[in-house]
Amino acid sequence: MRERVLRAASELGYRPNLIARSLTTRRTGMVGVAVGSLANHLYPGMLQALAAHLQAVGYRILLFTAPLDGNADPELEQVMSYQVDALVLAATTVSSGLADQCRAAGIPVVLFNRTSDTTAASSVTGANRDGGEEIARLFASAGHRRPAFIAGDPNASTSRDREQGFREGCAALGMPVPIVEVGGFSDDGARRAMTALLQRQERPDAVFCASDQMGLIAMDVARFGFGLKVPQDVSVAGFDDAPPASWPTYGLTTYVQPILPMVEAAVSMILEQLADPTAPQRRVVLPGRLIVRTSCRLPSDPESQP
Amino acid sequence: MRERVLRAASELGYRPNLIARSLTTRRTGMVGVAVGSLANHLYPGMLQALAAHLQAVGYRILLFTAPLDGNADPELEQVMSYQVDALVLAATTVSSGLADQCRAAGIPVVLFNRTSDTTAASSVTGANRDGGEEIARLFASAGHRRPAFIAGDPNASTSRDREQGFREGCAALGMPVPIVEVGGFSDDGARRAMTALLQRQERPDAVFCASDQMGLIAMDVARFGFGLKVPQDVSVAGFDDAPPASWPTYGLTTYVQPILPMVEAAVSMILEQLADPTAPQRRVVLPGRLIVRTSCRLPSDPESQP
DNA sequence: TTGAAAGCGGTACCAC
DNA sequence: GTGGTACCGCTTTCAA
Repeated sequence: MRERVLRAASELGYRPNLIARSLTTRRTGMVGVAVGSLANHLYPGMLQALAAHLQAVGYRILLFTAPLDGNADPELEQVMSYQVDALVLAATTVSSGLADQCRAAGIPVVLFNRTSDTTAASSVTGANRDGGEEIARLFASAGHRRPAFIAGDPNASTSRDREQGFREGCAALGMPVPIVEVGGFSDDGARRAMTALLQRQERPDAVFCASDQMGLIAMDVARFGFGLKVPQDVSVAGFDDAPPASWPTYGLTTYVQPILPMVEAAVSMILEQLADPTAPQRRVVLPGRLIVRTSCRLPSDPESQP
Repeated sequence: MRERVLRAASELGYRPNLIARSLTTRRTGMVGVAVGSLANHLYPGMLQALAAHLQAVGYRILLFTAPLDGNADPELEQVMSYQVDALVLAATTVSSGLADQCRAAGIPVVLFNRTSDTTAASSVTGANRDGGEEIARLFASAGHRRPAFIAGDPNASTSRDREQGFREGCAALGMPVPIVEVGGFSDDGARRAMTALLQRQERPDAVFCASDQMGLIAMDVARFGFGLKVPQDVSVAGFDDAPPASWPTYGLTTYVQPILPMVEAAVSMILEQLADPTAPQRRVVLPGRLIVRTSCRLPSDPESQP
């Protein structure tokens, strides 16, 4: 009998309606993912990995792209109305106040590549502070004396943490306080910032950019806008290890964000929260590592021995 | 009374359950989107635009990333079980047989950046054939005599159409039949293909790559692997106008895929099908245009006057 | 205007 | 095993 039903079902091309099922099981199997600009080279890879991992454990992604300007919250409330089982916030423009609402609604939230003060959400980030410090160390060891920093969005925890690590590193190693320009994680912003930096009387000799995206642009500005050689005339470092950083034309020295471990951590945190809603929120910081390529002067280079 | 209810609702933080609503309205407001590798620089932009446009008309994206290897269909059936209102297929690895199933289930399907023989699905593509032809024309006008083509996935209609246009263009303009290597739209594949091309006795003097992604890699191989100058030693052209193509280090000449119009067309086709399920399937081919940058020799260059 | 009831497509639990 | 029923949260229709 059971078989007969099964047979008939497949003959008729019957597909159980997962939506209807979710009504009684209270599990939709959907995870809302909010992502800012996919133009940042970091996010496509993150999204791909997240989708793959989530699919592997039976979840699907309800995607939501935050508008670059202004408030993303209303749209995000829509996503909540879809009864997603969890929420991954990888966009900086989403207010963290929303995390509290989710918490109240019993939806686990994990902040990806950002943190916030709220206790309502877990977060996964790379070792932003450490990375900034490592870059400072590299600059110092190569004998640089005029460090600069191109910041991302001043409101983003990622940018602030990287800057803090860099500043502290510079201070600890006897370098001057870095000159700071804001690039806002955007292409145009980065272009303007690097241009401003290179137009100064006392041109910086080493520029740390808060993202590879901006680092690549900074290199282009140095080379094509000012005819400078990288790293002979100016060292450039980035953050993320986005794919183009390793392309031979760039060879951008950078601090890796361990995307895969970050994604794995995010997924397991979601699963953990789902299994036990009373589990405490966690803040995971995953170590990266410095990848030295060719865009920065090295200690062994003759230029560094004055 | 009405007001009192409304007030109470908002005080309690009530959110209507869109999932439950969809049960009776038979509209989930979700569109399934299958995308292959986000590593191809074309897709993040496409996804972003699609998400924005779909959100604007009240739809959300249920994302599905196709595994690179093998069969994506089982996972896609899951997506169908979520009762998506429509499906956008931007991945080549999804079988077009699935489109028929959707059709049977009354779900509109639009193929994005690909076609297939099935009559069950609409499609939106760039002018692949024309683009290939334009590149041939450019090569011919610059006096090139040894054209080559780096193909993408041989099963992909996009790659085949571009190749066909290129071949026909070469033939019509009196150039030899192009040498063809398969790059498979992958980084490694492109590297191997370009390497094979440049190792030939009779080295090609102009290489057309089926995607910008591969074109950029081809340029790197030429420059860093073989120490060649682009375009003096070899011209390279791509297809898509992906963001890095316009970066000054590359200046990759390419044929634009009009992403925004393509996305708009896809969305309006979905809306059309939703409004009238009996509406005929359409195949839209959107014109692009040649963007001449610095990676190809030009007719006015001295090298082209032998 | 307000209220009650049926039904969307499933699941879960209960008798038989 | 098999069949029946209540219920998930909403919309729609029909009565009051």
